[in-house]
Amino acid sequence: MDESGQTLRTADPRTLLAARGLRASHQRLVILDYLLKHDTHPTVDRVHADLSPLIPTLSKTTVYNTLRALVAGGLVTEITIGSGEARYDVRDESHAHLRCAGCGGVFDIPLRVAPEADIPAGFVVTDANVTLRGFCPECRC
Amino acid sequence: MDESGQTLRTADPRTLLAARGLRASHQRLVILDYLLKHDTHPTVDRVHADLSPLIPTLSKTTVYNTLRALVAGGLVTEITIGSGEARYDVRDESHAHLRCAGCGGVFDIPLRVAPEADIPAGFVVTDANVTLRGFCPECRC
DNA sequence: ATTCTTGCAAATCATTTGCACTTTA
DNA sequence: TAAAGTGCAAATGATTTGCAAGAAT
Repeated sequence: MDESGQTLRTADPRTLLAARGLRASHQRLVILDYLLKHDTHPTVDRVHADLSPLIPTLSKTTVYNTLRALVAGGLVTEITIGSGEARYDVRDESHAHLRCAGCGGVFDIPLRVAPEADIPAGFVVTDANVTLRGFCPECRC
Repeated sequence: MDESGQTLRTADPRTLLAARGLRASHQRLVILDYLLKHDTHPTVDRVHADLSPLIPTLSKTTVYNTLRALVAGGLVTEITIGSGEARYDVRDESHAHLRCAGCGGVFDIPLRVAPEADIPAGFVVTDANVTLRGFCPECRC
């Protein structure tokens, strides 16, 4: 839920950007809209490839810039499982990510219990990420 | 604990390597010994810089190769928090890592409860990693 | 009108690879 | 001595940066 009491996925991109002091450029609106509608942990390349048909001039630099801005604004989470490229996710209820050691795919795993870390005094936690490695049903032998 | 019932930190590097079918080259022994004695989540550069005085000819390629072998052998865990370089850890009791958004440091956070994910049928989990982001005591305002 | 965003090209940085040489078992 | 490890130099791949032109408030 964001400030308005709406869940991110159903909120209006324009409103979401405005609330974070981010200008609503055409590129940002399209990229944010794309992320809101796809929960596929896309990489920068994936976002760029999928949106190029809609915005033929879209540069990878802009995808990088926009995703950085969205992460800074708290709308999006960056996950970096193992080596390779970063993946991006609309900030959602807490869940874990499982990277398949076979196909490299990333899957959402619901979290039964929020990870309860014993935070030492003085530390402030702003964001948590649980990463699992293993095999998806197709890839285990 | 490894097979011998010893905790990794106190085990003999030579024995640990042999048990994984890894040859005990001088470089590997020194690198593994270093990791066993330091729980500082070193980067490849850190390992290389710290061990160059001991092995002046040590190449970064060998550090990469060795760490990859140790990870494959299950002796070491690779953690990739946010952007930047990978960090390496002797496999230990489960704990979380907190990356400080201020200084970039990585701190161990004990886990009170192991993260209990609701693993869907068919998935096999081989490794788990909990990453927290936030601020360390020095960096929060 | 001013400030922020875009996008190209070039730069950077971590990591990998090809390959001849050395070491380990 | 056969198989594996080392290390140099070059290649790769993701991400960042400099900067001039264009768009948003």
